[in-house]
Amino acid sequence: MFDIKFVRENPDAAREGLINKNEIDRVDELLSLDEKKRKLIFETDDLKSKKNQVSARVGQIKKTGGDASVIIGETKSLGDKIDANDKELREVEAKLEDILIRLPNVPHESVPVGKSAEDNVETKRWLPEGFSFDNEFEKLDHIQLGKKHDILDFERGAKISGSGFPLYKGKGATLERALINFMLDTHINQHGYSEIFPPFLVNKESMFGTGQLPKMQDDMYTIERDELYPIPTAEVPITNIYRDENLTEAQLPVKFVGFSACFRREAASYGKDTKGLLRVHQFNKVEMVKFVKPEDSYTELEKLVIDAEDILQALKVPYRLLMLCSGDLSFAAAKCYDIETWSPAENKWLESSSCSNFEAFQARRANIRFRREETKKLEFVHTLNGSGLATSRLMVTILETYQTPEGKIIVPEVLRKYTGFEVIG
RNA sequence: GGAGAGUUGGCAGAGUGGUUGAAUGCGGCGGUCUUGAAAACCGUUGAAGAUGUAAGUCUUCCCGGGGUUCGAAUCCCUGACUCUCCGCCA
Repeated sequence: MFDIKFVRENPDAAREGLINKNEIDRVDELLSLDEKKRKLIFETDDLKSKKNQVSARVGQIKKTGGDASVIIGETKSLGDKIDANDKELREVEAKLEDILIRLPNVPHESVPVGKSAEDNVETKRWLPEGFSFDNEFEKLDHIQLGKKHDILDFERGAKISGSGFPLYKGKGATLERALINFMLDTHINQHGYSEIFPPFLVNKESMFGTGQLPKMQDDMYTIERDELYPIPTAEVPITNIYRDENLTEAQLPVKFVGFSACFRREAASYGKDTKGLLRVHQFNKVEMVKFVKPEDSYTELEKLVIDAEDILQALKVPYRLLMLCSGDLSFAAAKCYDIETWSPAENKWLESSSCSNFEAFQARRANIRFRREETKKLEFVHTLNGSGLATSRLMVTILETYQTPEGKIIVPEVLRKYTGFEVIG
């Protein structure tokens, strides 16, 4: 959420941020509502103060048995004015709030200005030893491989639930589980994260806190009867762990990692990448979440990306790093790196991770603060999160890059102690 | 699903419709004492907002929302959540 004080003090910076994020500039509207609001508060507080004084006198008069009827009339007329002012104030605040909660975060100064995904900047490319973009033999895609070895069954997944709900079978299911466990163990034991196993259904306050509500309503599944939402990412429950709480400075940074299934309606992308695992309604993801001091958040973002990269380097799969341009940033993010892994059969990069710094945007919505020792004051923390990583597209990359000319699939070395087998097929 | 109890400051826990932002204890912070620490003692200790250069002043907040009243943490209605017992159940 936008801080109205920031807008008040830096209207031009707020305006520029919105424009660079392809948003409508509503800064003037905000400023005039804000001014109106403050004027009303000033007047109403004064009236309330007067009324409180008179009421106190009523108490004193009644104690001594006097007649207070005259000044009781005074409090009534003050009360009427206060009610009218309060009503107007609530309306102005509602309008202001309605705009504020729908405004996206502003990009960090280091983010390249751009309109769409085409303006994203590739900042790094990592290829395993001996890798070549020219396939030495015709690569089967993950759907063909899944069928050949009976490890992925999209038809039956569709029968059970609908399209976009993949069914993993046999060694495919084991490989999926191995991948999840390998990623969790790495982050816990080597990168210093504490493990969380979160609820998969959350309430609307949690969805608001991380910024999914109100703007992303159409992308989420909803369980209306119970007012719950299946999570689109573990970011939601994990970030909301500290909603409405105050942390101590000594606690920071807090680093959590958790596995969850992720549920997405993908309402705006029907007909796009519908093949197999490329875009699904349910997938598995290991998510890293950090709560840090504001001055540390950008170095923590770089570390977060490295933590995700470590997984890919251990798996020995080709990937590249993109710095998203302003226009491609998600609603809540101030800066974001995407990690894309290579699909030799599709001959393209697949987004497997997204690592973002939200600065105080989510903390302000979710009211997550810490007390700074030096000043003794409460400040909003900065929150970050990154996929470490999503298994679905990573699985595509693994299956396709680890296939042999005979169509077998070699299990990446680091996963073997988790799978108990070295080859599929 | 049935029955009951509860929700107050960082935590525990009082609270008579009228100096209650809220007793008390613990914790935190500052100090005395001590070589240092502990103990003891003394003091201090919520948040948000408006206004002001500042000191300060004012407003709001005792789970949420409505109501009664000149005045509500306290009375009434309503919602949410938590806990206990019974039933059902992985």
